[in-house]
Amino acid sequence: MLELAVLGLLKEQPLHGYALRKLLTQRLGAFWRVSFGSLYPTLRKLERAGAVERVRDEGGGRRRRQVYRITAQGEQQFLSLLEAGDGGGWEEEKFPLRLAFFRYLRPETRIRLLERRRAELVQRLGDSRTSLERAHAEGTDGYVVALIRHGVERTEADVAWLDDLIAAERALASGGEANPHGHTSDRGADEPSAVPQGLGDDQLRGR
DNA sequence: CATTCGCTATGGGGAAATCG
DNA sequence: CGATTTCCCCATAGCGAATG
Repeated sequence: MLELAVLGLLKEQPLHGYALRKLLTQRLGAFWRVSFGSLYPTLRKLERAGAVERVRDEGGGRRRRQVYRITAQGEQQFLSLLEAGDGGGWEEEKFPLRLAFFRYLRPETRIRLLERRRAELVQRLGDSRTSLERAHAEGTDGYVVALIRHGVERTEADVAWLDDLIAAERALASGGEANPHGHTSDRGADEPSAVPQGLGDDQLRGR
């Protein structure tokens, strides 16, 4: 999943390892910390996969710097990683990362991903509520019950948050340019060139 | 049948090594 | 000397075997 973050930043501009890490920390540091020890292996992996290419930086730097640039193939990989359902259990950590690059997706795709995420949470909410009831019924330790209840409440809040995002996204989709495709034809509709505007600050802030 | 154990692959961090 | 890269060790997840 580091790959997604790296590709996302390189998509904006070619960077060398050191700068990449700085930017990574700056942009995603809130929920994601990256060290060189993981960054460089990732870059090498991406390079081997042809998603990224190395160019010499001829700037007047002190030392030859390896500048990494995303390739067309990398752009594709980025989008598919961004959209990928790959369902894995660690979706949990990947979602915030995805959201950080949401602006590269089309509104339909964003809505689809938000709704998928919402569905996951609703599913979990059901499970949590069930275990909360069971815990009550069985007279489970009060602290444990509190913990479970906290989980339920947090998930409820997350669902509400997603509802807001989805609503705002819908408003944007219908308000903005007319959507050429009435419905999403699920596969690979996103082109690198198609970089629609995301939600504005006023829509995302404070609510 | 359910649970625990043990092994392996993977990924990440810290720090040493390198180079202009 | 300081910026950049690479190396090495450790933690964790996943998976199959073993055990009660």
